[in-house]
Amino acid sequence: MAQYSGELDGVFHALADPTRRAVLGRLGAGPASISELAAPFDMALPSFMKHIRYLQDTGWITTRKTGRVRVCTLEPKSFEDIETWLSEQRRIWESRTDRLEQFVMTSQDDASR
Amino acid sequence: MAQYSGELDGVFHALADPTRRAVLGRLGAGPASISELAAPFDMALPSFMKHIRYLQDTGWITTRKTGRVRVCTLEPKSFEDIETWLSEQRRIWESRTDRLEQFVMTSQDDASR
DNA sequence: TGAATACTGAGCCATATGGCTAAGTTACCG
DNA sequence: CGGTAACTTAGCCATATGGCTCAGTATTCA
Repeated sequence: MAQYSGELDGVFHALADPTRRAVLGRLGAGPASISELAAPFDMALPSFMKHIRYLQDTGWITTRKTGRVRVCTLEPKSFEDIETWLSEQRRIWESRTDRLEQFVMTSQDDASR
Repeated sequence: MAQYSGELDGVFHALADPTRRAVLGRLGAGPASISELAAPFDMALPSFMKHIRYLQDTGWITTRKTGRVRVCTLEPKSFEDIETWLSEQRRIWESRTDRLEQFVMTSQDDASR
C-alpha cells in the first residue's frame, strides 16, 4: 500500500504550487524555453529554475539544452498516475454510495459545508 | 483560472503525503474515529492529528465530536476540483497532438518562436 | 469516586520549500 | 575580440512541514 507512495508524493506535491501548475498549463500548448516560461512570473530566474528542476525530478517535464537555450517539454505520463489513483478512490467511494444515499434520505441531514 | 489556485494548492498538497492518502482511502469505505484511523500508523497521536487537521482545513474531510470520540467523514467535493483541473489540462494537451505528430514527422527545426 | 480512554494543546526539533542576490559559465552577435 | 543573452551555481534567509514528548481536558466505565 505504501511502497508506491514515493512517486505519488512528488507527483502531487509538484501540483501544489500555482507557478508549477501554470507552467504545466503553458507546456500543454507545446514546448517552450526557460525564459519564455519564466516571463509571466515576477520572480528571479534562479527561483523559477527551482520549479523547473522540481517538475523535471518528479517526471512532469523533460528538458533539453540546445546552444544556450533549454527547452522544456511536457511529459504526460504523470497524468496517468494521478488518474489511476483518483479512479481507484472514486471506485471505493462510489461502491458505498447506495448506503450513503439511504442514510441521507432517511436522516434529512443535508447541510454539509 | 488562476483565482482558484489558492484552494487547489491545499487540495493537492493534502495528497502529497502517504499518510493522508491512506486516510482518505480508508474513509472512502465509510466514516471512522481518530483512533481507528490512526491505528495502522506507527506515529504518535498528536502527529497524526496534524494530518487530520490538514485534511479538514483543505476540505477533504469533515469531523464531528460525539462524547470523547471524533468521527471523520470523507467530503468528496475535492475530487471534483482535481478532476476539473486534470481534464482541463488533458484537453489542452490533446488538442495539440495533431500538430505534434506533424512536427515529429517533418522533423523540422521551426517550432520555436 | 477513581481510573482508563480518547483526544487536545503547547512547544521543541530537523529538514524542506520557496524566495532572494551575487557571481559564474557558455553560446551567439557585431 | 567584446558584449549581451540565457541560463547555472552557490549560498543566504524566513517560513512551513512533519515528526516528537509532555502535559492537559473531558468522557466513560467499574
